[in-house]
Amino acid sequence: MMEKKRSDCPALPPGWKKEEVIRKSGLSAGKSDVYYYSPPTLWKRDPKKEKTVSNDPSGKKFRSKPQLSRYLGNKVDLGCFDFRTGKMMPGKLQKSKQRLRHDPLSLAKGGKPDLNTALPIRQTASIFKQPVTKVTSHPGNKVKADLQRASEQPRQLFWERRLKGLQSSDVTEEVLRTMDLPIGLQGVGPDSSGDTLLSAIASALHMSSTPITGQTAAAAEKNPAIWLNTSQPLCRAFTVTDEQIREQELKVHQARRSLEDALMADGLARAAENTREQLEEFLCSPTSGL
DNA sequence: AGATTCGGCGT
DNA sequence: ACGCCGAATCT
Repeated sequence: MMEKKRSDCPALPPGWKKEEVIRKSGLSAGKSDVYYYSPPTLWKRDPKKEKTVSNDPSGKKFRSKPQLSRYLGNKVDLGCFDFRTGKMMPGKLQKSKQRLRHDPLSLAKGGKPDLNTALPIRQTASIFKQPVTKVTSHPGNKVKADLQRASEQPRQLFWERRLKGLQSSDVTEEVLRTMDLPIGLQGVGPDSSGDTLLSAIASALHMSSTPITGQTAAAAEKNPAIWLNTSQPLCRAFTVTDEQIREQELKVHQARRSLEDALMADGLARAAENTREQLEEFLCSPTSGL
């Protein structure tokens, strides 16, 4: 092992380490690569014995900002984080090319939506470098003892609009498929177009650990800017019937069946390929007597 | 297999 | 010029 000088990185949550490795040879000798390592997870069995468990993502290595950003999700706004130096650089806003200016609709066809951007985080530069908890104890006040991490950062209202035009596609940019939502799911606020609504709900399901109910406050209909529940997607409150659940179960079963079939077929194909190669190998070998 | 390292594409 | 990530190489 090379002397690894992993240093703490104050701009990231506690436990994250930064490492810089100088390239020793080749055309790029002298240049360096920067890596980050996620904090080890401590699992407590007995409060007195802490143990590091091996099969968790502890100490995972990160080699680019997008990769780091994907992992941290909305936990940390990396908007002004400089990967190379490991510091927050105020005044380094998103460098999206003055899009939206000319043709807001071009988003849907030509330009791809920002995949760099973690979804529900504010895009504006925060006046705070990091989430801050101000601890002032007054008699009778309860102060959160746990300075862990402000679990919820401010969210941009209507951030879902940035999901407009997001579609799944394969490597050749072919759009793979679109999905239809049940009528009965309706958007709230500006831009209630269907695809945005779908993206918003999918994101909500993906990112939230609490139930997705949609906007339950009736007032949100009239004045979303005030009454919006920012922890719910821009969607009217909806109900899911038992019938719909059964339909969905059926779909999942069918999907699992076809996946099973595909895997089976693939396995057979591989097996056949292997035996064919072995046969050829044998036929060409001196021991075959041919 | 996983970690390390450099090349080289895209911007 | 540099960020990012594929893949050759090393252990």
